[in-house]
Amino acid sequence: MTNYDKKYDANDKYSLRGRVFQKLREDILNGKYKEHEELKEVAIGEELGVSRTPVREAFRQLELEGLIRIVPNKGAYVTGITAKDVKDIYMIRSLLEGLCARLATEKITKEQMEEMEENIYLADFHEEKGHLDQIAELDNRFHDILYEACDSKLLEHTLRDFHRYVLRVRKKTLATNTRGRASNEEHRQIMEAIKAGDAKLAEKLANQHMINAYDNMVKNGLKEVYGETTEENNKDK
Amino acid sequence: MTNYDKKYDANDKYSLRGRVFQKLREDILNGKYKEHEELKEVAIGEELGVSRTPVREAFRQLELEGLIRIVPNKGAYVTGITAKDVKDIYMIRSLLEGLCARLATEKITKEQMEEMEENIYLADFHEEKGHLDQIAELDNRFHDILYEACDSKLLEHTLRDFHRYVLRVRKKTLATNTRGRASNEEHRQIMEAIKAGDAKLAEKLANQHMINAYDNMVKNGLKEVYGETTEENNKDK
DNA sequence: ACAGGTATAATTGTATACAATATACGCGTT
DNA sequence: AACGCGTATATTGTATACAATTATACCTGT
Repeated sequence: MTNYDKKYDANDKYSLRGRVFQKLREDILNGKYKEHEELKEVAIGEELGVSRTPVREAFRQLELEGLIRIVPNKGAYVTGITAKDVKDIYMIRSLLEGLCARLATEKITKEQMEEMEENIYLADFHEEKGHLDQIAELDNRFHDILYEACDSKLLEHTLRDFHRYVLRVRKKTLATNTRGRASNEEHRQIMEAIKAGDAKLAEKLANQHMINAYDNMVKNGLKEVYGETTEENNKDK
Repeated sequence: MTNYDKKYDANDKYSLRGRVFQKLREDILNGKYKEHEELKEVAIGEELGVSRTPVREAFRQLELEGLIRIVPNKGAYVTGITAKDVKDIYMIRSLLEGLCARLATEKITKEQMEEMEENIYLADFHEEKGHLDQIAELDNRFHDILYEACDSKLLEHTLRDFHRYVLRVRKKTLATNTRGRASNEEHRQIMEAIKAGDAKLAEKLANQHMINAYDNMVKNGLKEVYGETTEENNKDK
């Protein structure tokens, strides 16, 4: 939603608040803090060697990123991602990634196109070798390039939000099966549609790419990991 | 993005931070603070009779709502909405309002359906009388009902964000011409499609509703008001 | 043993004091 | 007059002190 601008990112890595924010975000996404765990200002502050002030401000940001939830006068809790949330996000992303690919077809620069081709080439390589971390990283980057290429700050920012939001889930699935190869093949098709200037096709392929990613996730145990969260959430009505 | 929950809204109207946040949001949307205007912590604090602390926290929230932009060690500035931003938002909303209408077709409750019918009936009435404020209010409410009815916290929250974001612009257009009547007629068609259980049609109509709203906006002087903002934005590269 | 209530502790909310940074201005040099 | 430099000032960043609220533990009476 923000008029995102890397140059003046308020989550400045040189400010304490920015560092706390990034550290906490990473820790939540990596699962260091479990769902519904309470985050206490003083504890976090002491752990990072800062006072409560920057911690509190980081909390406010984390809340609007959807990673924690702040209950006034009570505390901050790591948000649970329900199976339904994941489904909703992929429904939304299916449409928006499609829009993004369509726009990118008109707007993509030569440099971005080249990085995209390189990305796919590299992903093939690491897929052969079974380098799971690199595959995940390249997958992230592929979508990032697409977001940048669509030339819409708002769409870019929105998609990044959702993308980051599902990282907690995705991390566990992309690495556990053969989806990596299929995913990269779909990336290639999207890339070629964009290269050929076929915006409609690029949109359609990107739509389907998300649907496939979600279907695969469901097949490979999303239920086990996140299926029960819904009920837990109900405890706070 | 947040797991939005009215009951424990962190923008608590009883906390100072919450009051500052809501006041500033309103003032920005109403145009009290112009685009690119700098908001100073002490000035705002004095005006509202609070210290800098709650003001700072409100700033962090406003930034993630996209209403201001914080430059580290420099200041907080009201974000400019460029003509392109508006265009992008309506493109995105076209897809998402469509998705929302499609989902609502399956999920809408009896009460929500009734309020929707009442909404359209009332809007007709006020349209006849030329009550512009009520028309705008009912238009907002129609979309809110739809957001609630789709039964997706994430989609609801995302759409609300975008909707609020364009309020600054929309306020100036809905009131100035005959779009009110056409808009309400489109609402009626969407409502009837949902009532008839035709999800595909509801989606299509909601898509088109957004496109029409945008086209109308362009025809009626969006350029004059927001067309030049793009260049101004470039001053901070 | 248990219910209720009160005191106590823990935690968040707010204000203020202090530090770091950026901006503006003046002064001197060239 | 233009430029560089340093100091003064304003503004944001952070820490700490204090207030308000909520949670916990303990005590008391039945």
